[in-house]
Amino acid sequence: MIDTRALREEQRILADQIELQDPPEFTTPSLIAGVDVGFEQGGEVTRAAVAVLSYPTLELVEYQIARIPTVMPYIPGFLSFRELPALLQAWQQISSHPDLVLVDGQGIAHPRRLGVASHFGLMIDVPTIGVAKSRLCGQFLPLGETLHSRQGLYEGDEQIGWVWRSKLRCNPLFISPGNRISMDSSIYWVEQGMRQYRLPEPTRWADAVASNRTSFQRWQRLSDDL
DNA sequence: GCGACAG
DNA sequence: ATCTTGTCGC
Repeated sequence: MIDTRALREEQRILADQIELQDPPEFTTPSLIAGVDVGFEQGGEVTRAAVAVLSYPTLELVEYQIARIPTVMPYIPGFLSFRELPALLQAWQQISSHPDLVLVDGQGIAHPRRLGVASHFGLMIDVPTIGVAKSRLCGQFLPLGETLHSRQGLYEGDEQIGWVWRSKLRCNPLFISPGNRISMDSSIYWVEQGMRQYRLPEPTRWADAVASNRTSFQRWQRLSDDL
């Protein structure tokens, strides 16, 4: 088993360093990255992917993969300790310099305000946004069925994120600032990364690469033929 | 004690 | 998260 007491304390210390303001120089990004992890060999190997897309064209311009033995189990509230080692290695392998990163998971919408997007953002010192497919904590009012309907995600009086219907008849996304970005900018830039699917393009590419989806394998083969 | 619980 | 067949709705 894992003793989570020390990890909780580490999370609290790191969470104090989170900045919920856009950097002064941050206007419009030219590169937006998506990061995600998948697992190989029955979970023994963690496979992290960074996918870098151009903005506003949203074309894949670079990707990197890191494969590392899985050490930590999945424990709700401690996901970053499981995924961070592989994510950081993949990040150091990229040659471009993204201005913004979309992370698969929560930002500050976390019991101690340190979801994987916030933790990763602190480590790399680049603005990050958490884009999660389900809720970890917080409450929200019933969401409208119309496209782009949104509700604030709250813990008491504190807003910790957004619940946002990115696509009709699909479950909403749970969006929260990771680090060095504001509450309003977090949902704005996720929207700028959208095409016609439930997830924004940087996240979709990162997922396809990390989990070695057939869509990525197809792209890889065509790319190799050139 | 019980239910909830990112990936 | 992963594995994996079927099914429903647009």
